[in-house]
Amino acid sequence: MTEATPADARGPRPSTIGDVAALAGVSRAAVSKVIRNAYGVSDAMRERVTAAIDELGYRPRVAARAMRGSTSTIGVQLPQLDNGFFTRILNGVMGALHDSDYHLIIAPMTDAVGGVAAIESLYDRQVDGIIAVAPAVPQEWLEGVGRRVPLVQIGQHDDPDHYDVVVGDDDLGARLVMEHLFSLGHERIAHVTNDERILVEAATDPHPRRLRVYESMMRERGLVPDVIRVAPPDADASRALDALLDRDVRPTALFAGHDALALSALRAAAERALTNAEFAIVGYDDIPLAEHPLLSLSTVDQSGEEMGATAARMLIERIRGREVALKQVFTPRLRVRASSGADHQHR
Amino acid sequence: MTEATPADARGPRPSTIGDVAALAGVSRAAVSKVIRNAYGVSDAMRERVTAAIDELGYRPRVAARAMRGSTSTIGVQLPQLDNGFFTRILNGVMGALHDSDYHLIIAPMTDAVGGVAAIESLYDRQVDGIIAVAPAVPQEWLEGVGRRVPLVQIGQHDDPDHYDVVVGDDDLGARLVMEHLFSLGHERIAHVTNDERILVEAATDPHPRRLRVYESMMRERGLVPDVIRVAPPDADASRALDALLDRDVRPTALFAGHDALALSALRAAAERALTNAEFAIVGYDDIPLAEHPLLSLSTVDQSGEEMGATAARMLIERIRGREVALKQVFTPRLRVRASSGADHQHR
DNA sequence: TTGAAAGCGCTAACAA
DNA sequence: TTGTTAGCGCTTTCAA
Repeated sequence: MTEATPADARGPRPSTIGDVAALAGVSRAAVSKVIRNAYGVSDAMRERVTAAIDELGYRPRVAARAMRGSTSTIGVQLPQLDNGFFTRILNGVMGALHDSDYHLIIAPMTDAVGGVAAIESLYDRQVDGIIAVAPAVPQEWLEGVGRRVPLVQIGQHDDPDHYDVVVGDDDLGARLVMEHLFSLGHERIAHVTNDERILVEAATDPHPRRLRVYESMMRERGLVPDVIRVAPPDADASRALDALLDRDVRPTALFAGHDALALSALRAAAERALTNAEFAIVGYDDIPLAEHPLLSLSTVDQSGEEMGATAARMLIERIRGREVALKQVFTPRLRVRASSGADHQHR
Repeated sequence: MTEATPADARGPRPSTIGDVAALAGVSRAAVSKVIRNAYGVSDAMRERVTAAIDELGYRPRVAARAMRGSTSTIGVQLPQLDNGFFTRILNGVMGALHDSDYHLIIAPMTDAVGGVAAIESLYDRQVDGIIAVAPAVPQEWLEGVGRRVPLVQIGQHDDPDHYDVVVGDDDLGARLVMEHLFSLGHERIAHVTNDERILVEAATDPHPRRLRVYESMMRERGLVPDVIRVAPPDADASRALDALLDRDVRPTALFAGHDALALSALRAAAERALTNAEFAIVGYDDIPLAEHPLLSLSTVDQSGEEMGATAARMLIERIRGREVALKQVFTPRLRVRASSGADHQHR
């Protein structure tokens, strides 16, 4: 009977750089140079070491490397994974990193205010750089992070000293939506947006910006703003939109703060068999599904992939040493589809 | 003028456990005990150390901890983030881990065959355990991983010795779909499924299983199977489904291997204004969007959240020492909606 | 209850 | 071109 301690029940101890060195009959430093493709290694040495690595199935531990320098890892903090806008961004990041030497890890937010925890988690893992996607965190706190590690933020309107910003022009985007709805003749236009509770930084968040444009453009025309606020759980959005459509006098159009809300609105409208003339809907983000002909959601394209790719490139520049903060503002484009089309039926 | 080297331009050196110890006037070991809530620390000591930690903004480095033991991290390998089924799984995992001490990191697959790279990336980071979601990797290779680190796989039908498996009963699921379509009177039923190129392990992959059930049930009734294969890029699916619907004699029903394909089919059908009597569609997975009234996709519910939560719980058991391999098979349920409803119109 | 000391796996200076 | 050596930040015996 073997005396299997828990330790070796879990298989043999993974081999280390020392094991490789011993097997190849060289020093550990030599092995290190080979695996890092460092300068000054003879072909013979490289071959022997490579053979030993293969034989042992050796893999360098990122943790040990982190102790001496870089992890070759970029961390992305993401608010939600089931939101098409954030996956567009992520796809952009992945594309830009594809032929770099960086690995990508994602830290998901576990709740609406988990941005700090997610970013700290990446920081604690000593990633070489962080991309923070729409983190609901105080700007000042983020400056602190940016002072310690290369950082790019996507989707908040701040003006930082120690990190870069990639953001859409939300004022313009909201204006495009409202002008579009006005041009269709709508006057009773409602706006659904995020509840204030999930706005840690109202000053920099895109949603209050869109709201402000909505309100001022309504007032400019002597119309009364009609704002519905929705807290995170999807059920809340459904309820709020059901209530909106069941009013005695309901709005004829809706500007939804983002496409997930717009999908809820489409559901509520569909269940009441409303036509798009009776109730037009425009969203924001242009999630991939928006163009599905059964949804055909009018929305504002924020070019998520390009935002992600740009952020990744900026981050790499920062990792390479750039110190000056950059800000890239993307110009949004309105995508008019059936949900607000001039001559379409909702369904 | 200060002599700012690149190093301190990046802010001061992050404080270490030694800095905390010095400030609190205790040993490093004492600090370590406090931050790990270890046994045998006086209240006075705890207070002094905590104060020092706060003052310095000290954060333990995961890498240094990893050198001596665990990272308190669970890694999830995910094939795609823009797929509702995988996000259901992930939400289940996150829910189950929510009040544990584990952090979660996600390694995304960068391409259809990136499963090995994603899992290796997690392994190299010394996560305490890995959840592999539908990884297209050889079973034998995965056994090797399972021997070295606690591992649970979701969504492949293998029978491993060194990791656990959570999977749906795909034979049953496919049978439910086919019986449903037969009961509606359909005979010309096509099946879209993944291209063989992305099947690294055809023996364990769910899609060939669904395909086999489809084929055998068709043949049992003397019908000719009609299989369309689609490679990863979405455009390929669109093209294939357009071609299918533009045939002189087109099928009257489609069993789509997963919901993303079903959405493509819905698009093609909508563009041709087909009713669901002319072309019924049933998918697989029950992505959250399937129940949207404008899509109303009939599909098979795999209980993604429960799968994820179960996998997370199994993994924690394994981390705690369980050695024997477990396999949990989930019973799928058919969700009949308008896309194949008996008395509904497609739109 | 607290501290001293060793060592985890790797890289970077430096020496040979 | 190769090897020796020191040390990154932490946890863990073990001793006091």
